[in-house]
Amino acid sequence: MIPPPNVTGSLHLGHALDNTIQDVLIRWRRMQGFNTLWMPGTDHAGIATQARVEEHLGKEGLGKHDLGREKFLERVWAWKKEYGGEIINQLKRLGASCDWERERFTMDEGCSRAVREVFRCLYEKGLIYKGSYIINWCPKCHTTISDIEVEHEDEDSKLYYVNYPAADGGTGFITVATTRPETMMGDTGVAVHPEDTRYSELVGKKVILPLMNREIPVVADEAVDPAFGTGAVKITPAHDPADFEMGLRHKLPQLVVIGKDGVLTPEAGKYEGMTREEARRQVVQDLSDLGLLQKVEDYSHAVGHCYRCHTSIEPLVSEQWFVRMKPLAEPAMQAVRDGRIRFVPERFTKIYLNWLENIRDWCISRQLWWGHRIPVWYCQECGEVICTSDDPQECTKCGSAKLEQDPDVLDTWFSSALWPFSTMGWPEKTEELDFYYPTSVLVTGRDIIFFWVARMIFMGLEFMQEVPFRDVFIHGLILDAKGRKMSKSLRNGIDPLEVIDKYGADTLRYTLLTGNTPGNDLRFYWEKVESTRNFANKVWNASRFAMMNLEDFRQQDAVDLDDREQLELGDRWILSRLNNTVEAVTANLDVYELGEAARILYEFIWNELCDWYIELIKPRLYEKEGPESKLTAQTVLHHVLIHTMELLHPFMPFLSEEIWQYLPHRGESIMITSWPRVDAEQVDQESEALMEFLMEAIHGIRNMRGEMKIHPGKTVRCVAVAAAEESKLLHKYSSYIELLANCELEIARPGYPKPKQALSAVVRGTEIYMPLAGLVDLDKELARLQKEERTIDGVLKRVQKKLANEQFLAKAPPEVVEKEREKEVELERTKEAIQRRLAALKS
RNA sequence: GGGCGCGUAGCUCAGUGGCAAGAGCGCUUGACUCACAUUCAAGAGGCCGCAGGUUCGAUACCUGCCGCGCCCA
Repeated sequence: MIPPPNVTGSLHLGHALDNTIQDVLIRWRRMQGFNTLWMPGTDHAGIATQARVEEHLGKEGLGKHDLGREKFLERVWAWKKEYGGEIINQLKRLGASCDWERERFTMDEGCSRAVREVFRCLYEKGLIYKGSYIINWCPKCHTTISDIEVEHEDEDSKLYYVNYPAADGGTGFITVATTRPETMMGDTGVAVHPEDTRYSELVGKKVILPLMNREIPVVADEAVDPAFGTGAVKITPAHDPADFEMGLRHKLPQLVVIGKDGVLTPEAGKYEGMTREEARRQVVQDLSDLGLLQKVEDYSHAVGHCYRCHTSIEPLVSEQWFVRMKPLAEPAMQAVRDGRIRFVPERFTKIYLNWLENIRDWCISRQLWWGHRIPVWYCQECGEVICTSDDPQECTKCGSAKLEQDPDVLDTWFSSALWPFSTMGWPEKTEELDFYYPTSVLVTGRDIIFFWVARMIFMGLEFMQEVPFRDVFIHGLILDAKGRKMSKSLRNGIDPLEVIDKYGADTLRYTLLTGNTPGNDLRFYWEKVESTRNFANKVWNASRFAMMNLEDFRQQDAVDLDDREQLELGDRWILSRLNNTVEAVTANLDVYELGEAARILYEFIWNELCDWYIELIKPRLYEKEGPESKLTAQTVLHHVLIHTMELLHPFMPFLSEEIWQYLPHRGESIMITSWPRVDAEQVDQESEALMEFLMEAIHGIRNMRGEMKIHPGKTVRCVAVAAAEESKLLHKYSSYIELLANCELEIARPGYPKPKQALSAVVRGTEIYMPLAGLVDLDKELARLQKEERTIDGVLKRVQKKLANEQFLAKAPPEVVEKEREKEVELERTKEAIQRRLAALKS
C-alpha cells in the first residue's frame, strides 16, 4: 500500500524517497516471482484541502459561508477533479510501478462506506463517545486538532507573579505564578502541593480572584510542582489540560473565557472582545495598577502550535467525539511485542510502544465541511441520537422525520487508518482481502508512526482480527544541505520534478538511496545528484560499447559458460564477481539495506566491469585473438551485462529497461524477467586470487609510470624478476599486464642482473623493474622505497606481535591464525625484496 | 525531565569482534587513449569524539563523560 499522499499536494522529496523505496522492493519481489500488489491512492486531507479551496474562493471574494455547505463541497470536488490527479502523475514520472487501475481515494464510495461502518461498530461497542473535554483548538483553522497534531516549541515568554488576596478580608494573600494571565478570568481555584508546608494553612480557605472579585478555593493537588514559581498555581479548567484534570478532581466549575475565534467571551467581563494578546496586555496593566502584580520574570516554556498553520493553539473545553483508546491500544501493543509486527529498524518498536502506553483518547471530530461526515443524527422531536451506516429516514424512537446530522466531519486519519482493508472492499468479504490481507510490508517516514502506523494497526486488529502488515520499514527524512528540515517557510525545499527534469528519474532514485541507512535522515546535495548522474552515464556508455560489440552476436551461438575450459581467466573472474554481487545485493535487499545494495552494485559496475573487464576484452572483441576468443568474450560480456541490468532494474528502472531491450534478450520486459540467482559453479576463488595478483602488478607499474609522468600512450619496457611459480603465471598472463599497464614485460628468473637506473615495485615478493637509463633520480627513488619499507615493516611488526601472543594462538579461531601466518610470509618476502633493492641502489 | 539517534578523510556519509579502515565530492599530478573528459591513470589526506571496562584481539560490544540533533513530557 502506498501511504496515500494529500490529494491537493505536490510531490516532495519525502514522497520521492518513500515511493522509491517501495518501488525497489516491489520490482525486486515481482522479479523474484512473487504475486505483488501495490495499491496507489490519495488522501482527502481535510484541513489542508479545505484551506486551499477557501483560499481559492477568497480570490473571487467569496467565503465558504456565502456558498453554503453543499455548494462549497461541490467546489472542493471540482477542485479535486482538476488538481487531484497531479500527484499521481508525478509518482508515475518517478517510475512507481503501482497497480494503477486500482487507484483509490479516501473519500470514494468504498472507503466512505468502510468509514461509516467502522464508526457505527465502535459507537455501538462504546468505543466512540461524545463528551465535553478539553481539546486543542486552532483559532485559525477553526477546528479541533488531536494531541499529536500539536507541535510544541520553546518560546521566550514571561512568568507573572500575581497576588490573590485572602477572602477573609485581612491583609493575607497568596502569590501564584502564571504564563497566561489573560486566562485568569476563567480561574476557579488555586492549587498547591499537599506536602508544601508553606501553604498548608491556606488549603481549604478561599481567596479573591482579582479583576473579577470572585471567591475561589485553595486546593491541594499532587500535580502541582512546588518548585515552579511560588509553588502555587491558578486553576483554569476550561483553558489548560492539566488544570482541566485538576478541576475534575476538585469539582471546580469550567468557565470559558476565550471563544473559538480566539477572542475573549462575555465571561471575561470587561475584557470581552479583546484578542488573547490584547487581553494579556490589559490584564497585566490592570493588575499592576492594583498593586497585585508582584513581579515579572523572563521564562522559556513550550507552547503548542497547530501543525498546519503554526498558530498557537488554544486549549478549550468543548463537546467533541472521541475514540476510547485503552481497549484498542492493548492488542496493538501486543501484536508488536509478540513479533506479529516487526519494525525495521528495530529501535522504532520502543517509540511505538511508548506512545501507545501513554495514549489518551483520540479526538476525531473536526469542525470542517470537507471530510467524512459523522454518521450520527439527532432527532429534533425527541432528542434521540441515532448512529447508522446508512442515512436514516426517520427517528428510530419516535418515528419523526425531523432528523439532523451532526455537522462535524472526522479526522482525516480516521479514514487513513482503514486504508489496508477499506481499499480492498471491506466490509465485503472480497477475494482481494482474502488474498492480500495481511500485507507484507509498510514503508513510511518516521514522522508518521503515530499518525498512521499505530492507527492502522489497532483498526486492522479490531476489524480484521489480524495485523495489517508484517514489517514496518521506517525511513528518515530528507534534509537540506545544511541539515535542516525542508519547509515552506524556510523555502529550502527541492522539487523532485526539477531533479527529474534535469537529471532523470533514475538519477533521483539512486541519489535518494545511496549513502542512506534505514531510519536515518539524509541530506540532499546537488553534487550528489551529479555524481549519480555520472554513474548513470557510465552505465549507459559501457552498455553502448557492449551493444556496438555485440552487433554480430546471436544468443544461439553463445558458448557454454559451464564449459570452464573455454573461458579465460578474465572471464572466470568477472563471472565470479558477478555472482558475488548477485549474492550481496540480494542479501542486502532481504534486510532492507537498500543503500548498501545500491553501493555494491555501483562498485561492481564501475570498478570491476568497466575498469577491468571491458578493458581486458577489447583486443578479443577486435578479433586480435581469433574468432573463438571473441565469441567467448561476447558471450560473457552479454551474460554479465544483462544480469547486471536485472540487478540494477529495481533501482534504475528506465535505464535498465532501455539497455535490456537493446541487448539480445528473451522476454517482453526486464520488469517481468526473473531475478538473477547465484550459480555456485561460477564462483571461483582461485581465479579471483590470481586476478588480484595481476591487478596488483599492473597497479605497481602504473604507479611507477605516474611517478615518472610517462605519457599514457608510451609503451615502456619492464622486467619482472619472479620465482618459479609466479614466473609461470606471469608468462601465461603477461598479455594482461602489457595491455593494461601499456608495457612490454620481460620475465626473468632470480639472478638476473638488476639495473640500477630503474624504478622498482614489489608485488608479493615479485620484483618489477622499469629501467629508465638517465631518467631516474636515485635519491627520490630511495626515499620512495624507504617509505614503502616503513609501511610494510609497520604492518609486519603488528602481525608478528600477534603471532607471538600465545593467548592469540590458543584462543583465536584457527583460520584467523592461519591467515595471519600467511600474511607474515607475504610481508616478509616483500620486505626482503625491498631491502635487496635498497642495498643495490646504495652500493 | 524521559527516550532515541549521531560524532570515522577538508565536506557528506558507508562499514566491520581479526582489513594495510572505505566511497562520493573536494584537493594535487598527468592524459582529449577509437564506450564514456559527465572520462581515464596516479597520489596526498584518518590517535574511527574522550575515558574506563569486556576480550587473545575493540573503530565496532558494555559503562561513564563531552558535543550535536530529533522525539516525547
